[in-house]
Amino acid sequence: MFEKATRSRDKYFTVLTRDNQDEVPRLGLAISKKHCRKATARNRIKRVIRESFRQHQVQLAGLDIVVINQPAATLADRGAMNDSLEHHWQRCREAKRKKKNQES
RNA sequence: GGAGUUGGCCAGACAAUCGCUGCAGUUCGCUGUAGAGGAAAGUCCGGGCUCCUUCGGACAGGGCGCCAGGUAACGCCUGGGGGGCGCGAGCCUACGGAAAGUGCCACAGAAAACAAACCGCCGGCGCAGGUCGGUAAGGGUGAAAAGGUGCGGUAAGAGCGCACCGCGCGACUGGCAACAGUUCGCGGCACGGUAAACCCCGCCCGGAGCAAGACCAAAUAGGGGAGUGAGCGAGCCUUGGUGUUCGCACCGCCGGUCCCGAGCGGACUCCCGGGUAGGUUGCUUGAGGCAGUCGGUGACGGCUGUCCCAGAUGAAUGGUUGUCGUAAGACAGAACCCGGCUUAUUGCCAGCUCCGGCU
RNA sequence: GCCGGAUUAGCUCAGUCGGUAGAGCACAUCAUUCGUAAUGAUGGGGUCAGGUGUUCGAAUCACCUAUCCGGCA
Repeated sequence: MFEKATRSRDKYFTVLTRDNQDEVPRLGLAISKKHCRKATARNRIKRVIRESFRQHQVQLAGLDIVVINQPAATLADRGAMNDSLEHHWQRCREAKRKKKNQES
């Protein structure tokens, strides 16, 4: 997963994407204790990511996605994180489309 | 109104909708229901629970330390006593022992505790420098210098004597006690500080921790249970074999100890499993909550009724909208479970104290 | 979840049976040199991580707190 993925990165998150054989999208979270020390803050980040993923899961069908947090995400508010994630989802879809075109 | 102090409460609520985790039901579409904290935190103490033979003792090691009570237990809590701080409400208090012993007390100072005498004061001797003796009132040093004040006394002085205060011991009174009282007597005073220095005294503590432990079970290594018997020496019985009694041993196992005791095991035969990855379980009904009542100053306890209130395992509580509300927050996320302590933190209420103003 | 250790000058470390906090490197000034380096001399710089207590006196002893590092798998 970590070797074959397409990366998308900003100051809040690193997002890895890869095709899967299924129609259902799958989400993995890697929220490190090193970048975010407090348990409540880690839970908050995970909730925001899950909610955003749930709302966009139709567009992300057929992808495996792993989200890794960056130090800046600890202090970010909900709006900033949502904007960042939406941008990442967009890039994931583009990466998938590009790959499909290459194959065909 | 301001400043302070003590105690207590809350941790947004309600509704709609889209989602998450457990449980129950299901016509497998879904439906119903429950779902983080006062600190869940730090891991500083005490227990429950599980395993280690954990049963006793010795020695280590650690903890606690005014008294009484509460408690499963505690280093916690309640009530009381002593000491200290504050004008006060109130707060703080590791608060046993320094005449069992050892150590330390820098610098300064004559001297830092067995004692002793630098300046001084007084007396003898000497023309004098001085020397011999008495003294600890005064000076100076220091954080600390061997009771304080006054009077008497003396060569000068000194608890040397007396009065008051202080101190120690004993009796008496009050109190369960710590302790207090000062009514009394005795002692002229002998006893510096430090035990969060070693130590002594009293009391307490076996170790590890749910990543404990148990079960299912690919792989791999060889082990586990049951039954029977037994080393050496001596005595007794017996034709012999055998049996029985006593003594002496060796090795391993107390996760701290080259320790002691108790206990278990050692050889042979028979039987079968063993347990790493992974999974299941332990896993939530408990020193439980709530209400009433009784006892107690209180911590708390008794009785009655009633309720079931998170159990995840890449680890669940959130998003949007509306109403109330000035506003929606602060610290912060259960991981075996309880009782405390400590730390972080939002808003509010009540009692009490001091100060200022008005009446 | 459980258990250890560390924190001292700008940096790396001494000092842990209490008594005015030191060393090396670095920094500044001076000397040396035609000048620089090297060398020598002098000097500055510390809330001993923070707080409370014990003590006459605390970097040192005790307790609490903060930050960092490590072990158990």
